[in-house]
Amino acid sequence: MDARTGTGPTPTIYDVARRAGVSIASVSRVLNGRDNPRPETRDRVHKAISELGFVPDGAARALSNRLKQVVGVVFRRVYGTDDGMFEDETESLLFGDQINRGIEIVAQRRGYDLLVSSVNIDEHTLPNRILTIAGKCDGLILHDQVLSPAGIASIARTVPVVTLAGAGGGPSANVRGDSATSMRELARHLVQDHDYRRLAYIAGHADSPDNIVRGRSFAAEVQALGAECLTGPAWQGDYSAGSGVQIIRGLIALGATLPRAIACANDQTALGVIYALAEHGLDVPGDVAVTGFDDLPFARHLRPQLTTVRQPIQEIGARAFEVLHDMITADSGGSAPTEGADHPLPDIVLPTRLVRRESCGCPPDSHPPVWRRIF
Amino acid sequence: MDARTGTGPTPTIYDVARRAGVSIASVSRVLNGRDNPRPETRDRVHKAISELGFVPDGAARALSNRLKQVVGVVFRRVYGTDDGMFEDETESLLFGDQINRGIEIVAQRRGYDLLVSSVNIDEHTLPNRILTIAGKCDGLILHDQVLSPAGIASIARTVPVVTLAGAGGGPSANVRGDSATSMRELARHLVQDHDYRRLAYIAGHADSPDNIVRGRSFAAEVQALGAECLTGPAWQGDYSAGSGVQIIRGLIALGATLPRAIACANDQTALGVIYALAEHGLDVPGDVAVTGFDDLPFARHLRPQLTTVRQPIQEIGARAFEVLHDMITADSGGSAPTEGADHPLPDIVLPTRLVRRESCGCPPDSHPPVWRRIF
DNA sequence: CTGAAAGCGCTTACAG
DNA sequence: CTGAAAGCGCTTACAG
Repeated sequence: MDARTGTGPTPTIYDVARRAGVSIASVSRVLNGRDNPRPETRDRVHKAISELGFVPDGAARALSNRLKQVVGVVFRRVYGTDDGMFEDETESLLFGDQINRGIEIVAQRRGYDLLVSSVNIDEHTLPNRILTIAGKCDGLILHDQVLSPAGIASIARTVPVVTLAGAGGGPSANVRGDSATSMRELARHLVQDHDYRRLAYIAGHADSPDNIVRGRSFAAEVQALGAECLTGPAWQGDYSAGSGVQIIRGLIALGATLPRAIACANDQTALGVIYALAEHGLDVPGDVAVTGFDDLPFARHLRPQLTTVRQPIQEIGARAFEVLHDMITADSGGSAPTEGADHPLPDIVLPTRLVRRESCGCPPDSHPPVWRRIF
Repeated sequence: MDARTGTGPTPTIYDVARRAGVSIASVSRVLNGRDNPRPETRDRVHKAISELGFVPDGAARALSNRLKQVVGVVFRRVYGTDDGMFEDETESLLFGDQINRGIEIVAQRRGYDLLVSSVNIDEHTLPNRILTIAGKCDGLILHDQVLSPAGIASIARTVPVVTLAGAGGGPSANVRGDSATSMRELARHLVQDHDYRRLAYIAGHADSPDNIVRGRSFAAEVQALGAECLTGPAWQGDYSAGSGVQIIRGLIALGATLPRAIACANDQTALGVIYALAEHGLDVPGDVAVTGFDDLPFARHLRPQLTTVRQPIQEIGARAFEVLHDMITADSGGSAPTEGADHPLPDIVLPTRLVRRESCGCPPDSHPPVWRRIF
């Protein structure tokens, strides 16, 4: 045995059996905590295991059990092309990583581990990469923006798939936050409580279901209340802070009159918008009110503190795992595949809520956050 | 075939072979991109594959190849006990997550995926959990603070292991940033350039090798320059912002005279220290200078901007994968295990550098960060 | 309680 | 170029 790399023909269950003077079946039984091997046998086996430094091979186990106890999680890489491989990233990591944390915590309780993989949406070998990943897992959780609806449909025919923040009624099970209700509430708050009459929505990725719902709900409610909601290509962002910066700079450069309030597709974008506004000496919320969506941790540390919509981020991840786990175990149930509508695909919508802080024009929170709870 | 869950006896290579009218060997060959199957055969196989929605089973493949193309990454869970499962977390995620990103980017190029798993250091089944993870991977990367040196030694005898931020010369290969050099440089900067005479170091986890090196290097240099460096239990933190807050509050409550400058074990701690200082009306750096370590993205957004030591975080992760990959491929080389010193365990030390910003007393950066680069 | 044997789904010499 | 067969390291009925 090489004490440094674990080299030397890795011991297998056969080596353990030989050393303990039992059959591999018995070794397997103690490995799996069965209660039939009698204590004396069990001890011999345990002794052999630790003497050999034996670790059961997960692949062999998976093959035999037809269960890997691994779920794949695929998300979109923010940056990370070959050119900018170690370019700075920041808060942009948080949303996806927090979802993953939620998935992981729940998965662990069921003995599952996470195979995480970020993909570049431009990769030409994307379908292949995802298939390789799928082969290593019992099921897949796909974050938003990693695969086209057609791509999702295709992979979902082959392995259990849960999408995050996708559209309901799509080709896969789905879990998302309730964007519509709280965007309407936000619109009412801005128009009715603050009496803003000219507003705008800065969009996220044009093909993101969440973005579409947010934009529509907001604009519809604003207009229903008799106020104006600016739209159009000038307001098309991509969920990044950078896009928020560019949009504001562009508008100001054109000499456009800014709206009184800007609702952003997410917190990231709002961060960029506030930065760009400050850059031009404009006060938030004095000159322009700005709001976000997600309530990432940094939202309450911003100046001004960001009014936003709180999504239960980790819970979205946790729920996604649960749905996937149900699909995985149902699968192995071996029941004849049913084509009908008797098992409609779940589309879980988790509640969100409007968090009014300063950036919309509300007074500062009189209860500043307690550090213990945050860190 | 169930269009919804991928149910229905999942097709295997046998099904593909039958449908294409070839042997499973041929299917395997086209699957692996060999060039011997002639085009005509290859097309038939590809057709059968897509018609059946066949995905090769990673476990079977791994068993046959004796290679899973999966590396395990284990890190310590910050919070996430059952009580506070969805408690807020924040920047504390960034350090570990950025390392993981670095690992992943490089791993992907070699066709490896990451099996990530956070562990609670108090778990009584920790060794078992880690063994289960090990069984699903070709090798393991262990973040700091997940396992005792003895635990690391034990697992490293069984599977290839690389630790992060561990001590050199330990029981496993290791990758870390150079803490000593830049902490000495920091000490010189504070004492010589700013002329501070009374300083302190707020420690991280007492058993963290990085922390030990940082504290010793800093204190030694400060003293060598004839200044004073406070130490002792009053300055013992745990790398969290909360511990920074508590230490400052405690000191102030006791009526202690604060030192002129405080070097923290990491940025998180500095964040807490600055917050607690502000809480008591103390100015940074006017009354007390504060510095961090890591240069997490938020460091430059703090007020005042944080003077800190920049670690190449993603590179640490990337390098760890490369070292591990070397160990994995060397292992399968099947060469007789060598016990001697001919393959000393790598202990990679990556360069760091002092980043002087405002919190040490230097003038504000005249080149504020450009958003495009940051987000 | 224990063991011999089949089987999980691949890959790869080895023959043809 | 292609196929039959052995083998990767487990688990689990099935007999005893």
